[in-house]
Amino acid sequence: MLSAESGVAEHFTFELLKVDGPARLGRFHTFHGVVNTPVFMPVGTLASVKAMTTDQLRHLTLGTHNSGLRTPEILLCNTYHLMLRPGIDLLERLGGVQRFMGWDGAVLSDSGGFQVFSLASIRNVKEEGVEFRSHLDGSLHFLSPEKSVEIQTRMGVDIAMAFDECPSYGLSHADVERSMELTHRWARRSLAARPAEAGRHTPALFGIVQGGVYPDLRKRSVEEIGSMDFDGVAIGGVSVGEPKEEMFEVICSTAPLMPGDKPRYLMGVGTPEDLLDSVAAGIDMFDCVMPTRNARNGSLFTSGGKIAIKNAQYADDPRPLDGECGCVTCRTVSRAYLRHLFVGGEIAGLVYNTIHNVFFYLDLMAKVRQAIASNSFATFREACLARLTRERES
RNA sequence: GGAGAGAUGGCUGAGCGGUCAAAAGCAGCAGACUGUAAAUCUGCCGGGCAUUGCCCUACGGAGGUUCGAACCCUCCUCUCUCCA
Repeated sequence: MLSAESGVAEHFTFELLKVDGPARLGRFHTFHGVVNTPVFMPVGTLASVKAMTTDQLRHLTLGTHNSGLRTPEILLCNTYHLMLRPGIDLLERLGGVQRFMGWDGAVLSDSGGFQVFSLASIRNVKEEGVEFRSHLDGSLHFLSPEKSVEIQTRMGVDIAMAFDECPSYGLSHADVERSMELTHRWARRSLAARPAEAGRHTPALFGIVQGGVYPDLRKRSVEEIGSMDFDGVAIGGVSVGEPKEEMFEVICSTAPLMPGDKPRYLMGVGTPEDLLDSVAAGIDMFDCVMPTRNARNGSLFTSGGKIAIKNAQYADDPRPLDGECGCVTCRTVSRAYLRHLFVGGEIAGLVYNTIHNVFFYLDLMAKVRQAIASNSFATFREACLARLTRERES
């Protein structure tokens, strides 16, 4: 176990099991079980994967077909959102996020850094931290590296993210450099802020590489963050509006420079195609709002490409959404029914859609892992991409 | 039987002399969504051409006033409310 030597968070260990080209097969151990990588982490910002109960999340497929590979092993939640509602005191009193939501798997919390970016109109970034107004009631709050680590620790998560600044796309080299250096200073402060006492539930801590779309900055950032005593390293500041080619330039140039003995996490990405391409670049962890949000907006992922379930062509379509899919949705109802529910504004439609999309992502990653295990990832990826992107015939 | 109100594009419903092919919402048809202020947002939505633009058919029906009418007048048809 690699992290035994690096001596970071005592409950967190990462094992790199196998490589297939740059693609990596691994697993890490947390307070709440083992997580097999490459992994996709469904987003549950407010301690809830939207439109799903925790139990539905555990049972995305029927009966005995429920496999550990197709049940999420780790979820995301968000520091910023949870500190505003329901509040950290309450969350801590009720036993942390996991207990709160009845979830026994692992949880990774985002530090709130992304909200500094996405809620830019109501914040003020300083060296010390970020002062911002709640989007809920306008009240004034403050988040710093120390505060963020403290909150994430009190939430009881398995993996905490360092507090970073996510610069928006289009900023100058000088501005991104300034922002990146701030992120680096905040990274050191995040590490220093980790509770030292033994026996305390101390989350693993991941650092975040920034640097925008500038190769020299990315290189500097990954070297700097990679040399710090983090348990994992993430690429942040990506898919914030930049063209896809630029995003992959960043991923492909950064991933090989990330420490090989720690999990490599690409934040906020992406489409099924993005996941395949990023695994090929050596990424181990992903999270993205896309499967859940798109599900609620009627955009469903299938092995043959995307389906907009509200489209008239599905009104009379008796087939399952994806004939190859083993999720509850595909095993129990038709496209026609899903369209009917969605068009009618039925809540069950959102539930079925979300079950499917989350399952699709988890299933895709399970197949990715199998492919790497059998040294056939390149072939698998190509076959997958060809089907995902071809013209849909039916 | 009497008194009043009203009929507008698939529906609800604004407009009450020109800037009206006609607000808005709904329905319909598409599209977007990448560390979630999102069950959200955007576009199209009488027909036919077309580069701005043009032509046709349209505001219950038939006439009329006017340079010009969904808007004013007359009659007709139908609907609703109230009083007998």
